[in-house]
Amino acid sequence: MKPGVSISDAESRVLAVLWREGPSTSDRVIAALAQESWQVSTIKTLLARLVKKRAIRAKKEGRRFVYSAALTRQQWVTSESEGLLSRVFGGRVAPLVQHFSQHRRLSKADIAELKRLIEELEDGE
Amino acid sequence: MKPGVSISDAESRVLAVLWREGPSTSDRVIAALAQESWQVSTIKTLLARLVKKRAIRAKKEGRRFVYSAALTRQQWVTSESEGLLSRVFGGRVAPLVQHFSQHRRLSKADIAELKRLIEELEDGE
DNA sequence: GCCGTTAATCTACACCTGTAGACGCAATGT
DNA sequence: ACATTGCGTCTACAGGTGTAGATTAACGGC
Repeated sequence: MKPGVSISDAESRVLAVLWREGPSTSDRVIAALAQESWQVSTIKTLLARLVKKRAIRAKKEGRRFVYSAALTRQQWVTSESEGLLSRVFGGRVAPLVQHFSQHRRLSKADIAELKRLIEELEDGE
Repeated sequence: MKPGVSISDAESRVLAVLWREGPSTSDRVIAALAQESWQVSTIKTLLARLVKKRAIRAKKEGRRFVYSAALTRQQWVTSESEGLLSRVFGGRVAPLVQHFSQHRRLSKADIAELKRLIEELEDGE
C-alpha cells in the first residue's frame, strides 16, 4: 500500500467493514455501519476518499460498485502501532509494555498470554 | 487535564521540551527545538495553541512568559496509548504485544525486560 | 419513451493542523 | 524622547477531517 497515505478514524471504520465482510457494495457497507448513525452521504464520502487514497478498490459490477480493501488490516495495524511506538515510546517496545503493565489492570489471561509469548520468543524465534 | 482535548503531533514536540527542561521561556523552547527547523513564529503559534488547550500554562515573569506543562507526560502517554489500544486492538493488551512480537525484531534486551515485567506481574500484585 | 429510484459524485462548510508572516506594545540603550 | 529590539498576538492559508445536502447519470417499470 502507498505508505504515507494516512487513514482517518472515520475512514478506518469503513475499512473495518470490508475487512470483516469482504468485498461489499455500498448499501452493504451502509447497512453494516448502522450503529454509527451516519447519513448515507457521509459513508459515500468516506468510501470515495478511501478510493482516492487507494486504500480500497472499487470494481464496477453491473450498475453499482463492489468495494474491497486494498490496504490490509495487518498493514493498517502495523502502521498505527509503529506510529504510536515511535511518536510516544521512542521506538522501543519494552517501555510500551511497561506502560501498559503499570497503568492498566491486566487480566490473569492477559498475563498468561504474555508469558506464553515471551517463552515463545525466548526459545523459538 | 481536560480530557477530550487532543494534542497534535507538532504540539507534542513542544510539550516534550517542557517535560524535559521544565518551565521555560519561549526563547528557551525555541532553542531546544532548533532541530525541527521551524520558524520562530511557528513555535509561538504552537505555544499559543497549547495554552488555549490548557495543556500548558503561561505565567508572566516580568516582561515575558514562563511556560510550563499542565498536561503531564504520563497523562499524554496514557491517552495516546489508550487511543491506539481501543481504536486498533479492541482494548486488549495481549493482542497488542502479540502484534509487536510478530512484526518487530525484539532485541534480547527487550525480551529480557519483558520477561522481568511479566514475572513481576505474576508474583507481585 | 418518460419518470421515478438510486448509486455515485460534487459541493459545502466548520474545525483542526502545519506552517509562517504581519502587527503592536513594551523595555532598553543612547 | 526616539529608535531598536524582543515578545506575544493576529491573521493567513492550504490540506485533512467529520459531516452531509445537492446534483447527475443510469436502470427499471409502465
